Amino acid sequence: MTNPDQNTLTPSDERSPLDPDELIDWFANTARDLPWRGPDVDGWGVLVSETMLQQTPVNRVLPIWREWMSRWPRPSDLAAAPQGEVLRAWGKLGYPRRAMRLHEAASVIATEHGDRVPSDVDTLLALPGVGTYTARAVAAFAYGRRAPVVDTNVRRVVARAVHGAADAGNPSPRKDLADVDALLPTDDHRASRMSAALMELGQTVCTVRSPGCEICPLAGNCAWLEAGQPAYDGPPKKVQRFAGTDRQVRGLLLDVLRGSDGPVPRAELDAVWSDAAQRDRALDSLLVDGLVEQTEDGRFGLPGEH
DNA sequence: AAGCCGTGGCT
DNA sequence: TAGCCAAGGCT
Repeated sequence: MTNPDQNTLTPSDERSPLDPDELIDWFANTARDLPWRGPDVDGWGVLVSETMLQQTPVNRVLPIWREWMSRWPRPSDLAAAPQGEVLRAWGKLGYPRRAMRLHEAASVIATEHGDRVPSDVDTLLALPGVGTYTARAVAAFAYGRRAPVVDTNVRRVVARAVHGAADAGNPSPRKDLADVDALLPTDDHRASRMSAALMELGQTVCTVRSPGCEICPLAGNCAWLEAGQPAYDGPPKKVQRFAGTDRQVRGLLLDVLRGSDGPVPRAELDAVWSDAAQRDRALDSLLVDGLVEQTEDGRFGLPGEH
């Protein structure tokens, strides 16, 4: 339990908390009707959506989420599926280890939680692939709990509206959580709606490149706008390289296996990357991660398919 | 705790 | 064009 009185906001140059009802009303009027926000979506649907949405844009998730919900409507349904089928159904969402962890989580939920996704943050945190963001997102969005949800969008909104900075610096989990906690009303219902509203605002209005201040419900009370939209002046953000990394090679190898009916000979994998040493390293790591399995006759395939 | 883990659209 | 970026988690 977080004590709101222990937040680390320094009162001198900080703005008073945003008006929850202003945000909640804006959300009620303008929110996109994403399928995982539907009234019939349970904790399982929300957990699947939140996992897919980790580092992956909404538009790419939409069709895959629909297919998964139709195919595996309960955790036990997914748990019963072979890993290879799960990886194929994950398609090109990226970071396929998420699919394997979700598969493991489904098994735990089915066997230890009566096939029902937990509503308690700490219980959720114990599931594989569920971290501080996802646990709170499920508690708030699926169960209407007051659980501060901190993602990259919320961090940006708070940085601007509250701290008057163009963007949030590097994550500071405790402070970020305390910042958001201080903004939320005390009751579960309004707090959960405000959490959803903060995320939606960051995604659709208070964006990185072209913030829509002219249509922002917080425009009249935004520290950044009031300060004249000063440029970001924090430490430079680390940008990951992708081209030429093991990550790219792993992706190419897995793409071959997703596209084949069954295990393939080594030569078929060798064709996707010229650097043999890097190719071997990538394949080894996939085997270690359990994303690829080797058959007794030496071929390679998705796990659980032979 | 800094670095790794996919993928593709956008500017 | 080539970097930037997208509802993070794990080690």
